[in-house]
Amino acid sequence: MPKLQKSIQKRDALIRATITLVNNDGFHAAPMSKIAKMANVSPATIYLYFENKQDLVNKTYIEVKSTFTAYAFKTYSPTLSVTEGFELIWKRIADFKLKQCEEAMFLAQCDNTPIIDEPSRQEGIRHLQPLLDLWKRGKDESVIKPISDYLLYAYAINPLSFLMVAQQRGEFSIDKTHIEAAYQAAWDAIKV
Amino acid sequence: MPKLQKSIQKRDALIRATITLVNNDGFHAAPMSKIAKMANVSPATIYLYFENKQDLVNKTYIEVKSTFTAYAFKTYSPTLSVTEGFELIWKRIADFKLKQCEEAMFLAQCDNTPIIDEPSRQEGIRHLQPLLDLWKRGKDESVIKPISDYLLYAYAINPLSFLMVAQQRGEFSIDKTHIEAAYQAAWDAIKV
DNA sequence: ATTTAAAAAATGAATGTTCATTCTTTTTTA
DNA sequence: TAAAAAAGAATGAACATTCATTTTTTAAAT
Repeated sequence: MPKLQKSIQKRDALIRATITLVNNDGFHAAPMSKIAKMANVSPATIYLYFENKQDLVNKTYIEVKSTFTAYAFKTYSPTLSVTEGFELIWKRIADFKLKQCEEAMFLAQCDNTPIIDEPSRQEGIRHLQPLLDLWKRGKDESVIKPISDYLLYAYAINPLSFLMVAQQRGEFSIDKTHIEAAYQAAWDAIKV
Repeated sequence: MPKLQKSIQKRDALIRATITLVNNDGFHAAPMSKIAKMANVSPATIYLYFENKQDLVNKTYIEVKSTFTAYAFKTYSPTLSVTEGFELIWKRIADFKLKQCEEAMFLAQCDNTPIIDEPSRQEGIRHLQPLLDLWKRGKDESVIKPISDYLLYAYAINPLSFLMVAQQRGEFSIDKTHIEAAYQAAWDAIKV
């Protein structure tokens, strides 16, 4: 266990290296030695900051997810109308996924594989509460379809992950028009 | 290279074992020895059927993707109207993703990680052509929004993967009502 | 301010294990 | 009975993690 002494930067470098290597090579081809090298650190040093490889990946996931949700809800306030609030959050999320694509790719990989353990996954989900609250309000006001939050997420938010992954692979390039069209499709899918 | 002599069943068992183990443990924790054991085969035998581990996973991916698309387009005919054709294909896809969840989970994992190599991924995409043709027709007839096929896929088809993964993890259980609602959301998202 | 020694942080080089793949032998098929 | 298929054991590389030292930091004493 590390005393919180000196270097938050070293921890940060490790987290960043993990993101990059897992994105490019996959968990199975991202050895601790390579992560250490990319972070300019000895392999042994990793174990001063994290218990083991699983812990490193779990913590990376939670940290990235927090950054993501913090960004998504930064300018949101529950005093906004449901329609305005949704557009605001949706656009922040789109922004994050398309600009911080390293982080977003990492999340997509974690969310579709068993590399993260269950408790860490649960913790990640908890951060989305403000969006769920907004949806509840939307359903109460009959502005949003009365369907499960999973369906709402699948249709309103998750498509952005698919687009981001495609863009990242160079199959597709997203411009301002696409964003507007995507927003429209998201809203059409969930509005009453 | 295997002579096509005796056992297609042994090859099949290997493919199935790969799907199950990669689903449950991830590529990184699915060693050849475990795959062999689950398929009731010696590790050395794998190499009579596949060049190496990468080849095994690539071939598994292509095989599952083919099964998936064959199922999706089974009852489709280009003589149907765009609306009917889309509903038909969409429902077949939903059916596949929710009933053959092992296969669908495997595809979701491959589509969001770098475990499959680029040529195999490309080959997987090619199988979707009938759906792209339908969408082209839909756009020409102004029945479907004039937006990129990637956007259409992201909003009309991909959400099913998200729902399937959530269901598979036991977070959410999909019933007939959900399917109808999901179909409606998909159509609302892409129809003009 | 400078010195000093104890504690913390960091390191490179082991360690022991696990794994993909190959080798040699045995079994099955034609 | 020869060729193909399959097997189990062997091989060597790669890996996660630990170990034994060295370097850096902290702060108490001068």
